[in-house]
Amino acid sequence: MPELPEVETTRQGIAPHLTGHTVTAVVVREQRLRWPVPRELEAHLVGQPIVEVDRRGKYLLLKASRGGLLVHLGMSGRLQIVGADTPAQRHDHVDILFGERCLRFTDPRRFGALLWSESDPSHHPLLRHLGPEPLEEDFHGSHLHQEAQGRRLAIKQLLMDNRTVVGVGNIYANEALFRAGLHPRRPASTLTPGEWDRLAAMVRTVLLEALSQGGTTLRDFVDGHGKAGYFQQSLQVYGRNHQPCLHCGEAIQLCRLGQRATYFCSRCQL
DNA sequence: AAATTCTCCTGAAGGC
DNA sequence: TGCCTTCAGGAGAATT
Repeated sequence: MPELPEVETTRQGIAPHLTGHTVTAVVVREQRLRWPVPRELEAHLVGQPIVEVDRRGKYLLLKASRGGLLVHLGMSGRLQIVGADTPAQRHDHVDILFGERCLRFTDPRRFGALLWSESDPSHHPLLRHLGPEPLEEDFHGSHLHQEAQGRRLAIKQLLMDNRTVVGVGNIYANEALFRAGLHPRRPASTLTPGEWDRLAAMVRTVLLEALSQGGTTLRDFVDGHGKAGYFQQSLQVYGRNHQPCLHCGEAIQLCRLGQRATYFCSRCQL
């Protein structure tokens, strides 16, 4: 399931194949994604070069000379570079062709999205309320502390809200909280500035570590070249229900927090 | 306003 | 072996 490191890995994988290249055709086989794929997508894109492949949170922004395409991979989405003559398989919903090369969007669960933006896609309404990028230098605990003022929400839920900070999905929220030694249910307003600093630092650490390993492959995530990620080998709590805590040996517990699987060590995380 | 619930979807995994 | 049920989850929309 693509989280920020997976999306960034994808961006880095596909960007060289798109930047400076002109779209020659677009094939939409299935337009029923999270939102319908715009019917005019081909008319908008064909003949235009992609000038930049950017990312904001988990959105990929394929900027053309005029306008641009927003892509979200949802739960099971994937973007791959394949040969233009590679036969489409089940769930291969959209192809964007660049001569002999093809950018192929595949998404079994169809939670993903492809949206057209007439102007700079960075200004799309969907991106307007997104919080800061956790991998940017200016992301600090003080921002989280500020967001937490007067909120009783569990810190894990605050962390996963993309208005607070982007790119922290369920897996990495679990991992960052474990590494910071903070209980997922702590009400946001009860953390000290020092604890927020610790958490912000661990969010960065976990995301950077995952990025360096090409993302987390839980089921079948692959990058722009079809290569799997390896971070799943580094997960310390996620998916480890009943297994011993790597720090103290206590059994890892599983609970539900806001409909999301939440793993934690009741001895290490306070 | 903040917090919670609902919704989209299908493959994987577990039970019998 | 095979059919059934349950679960997973990003994030906007709807509801409380």
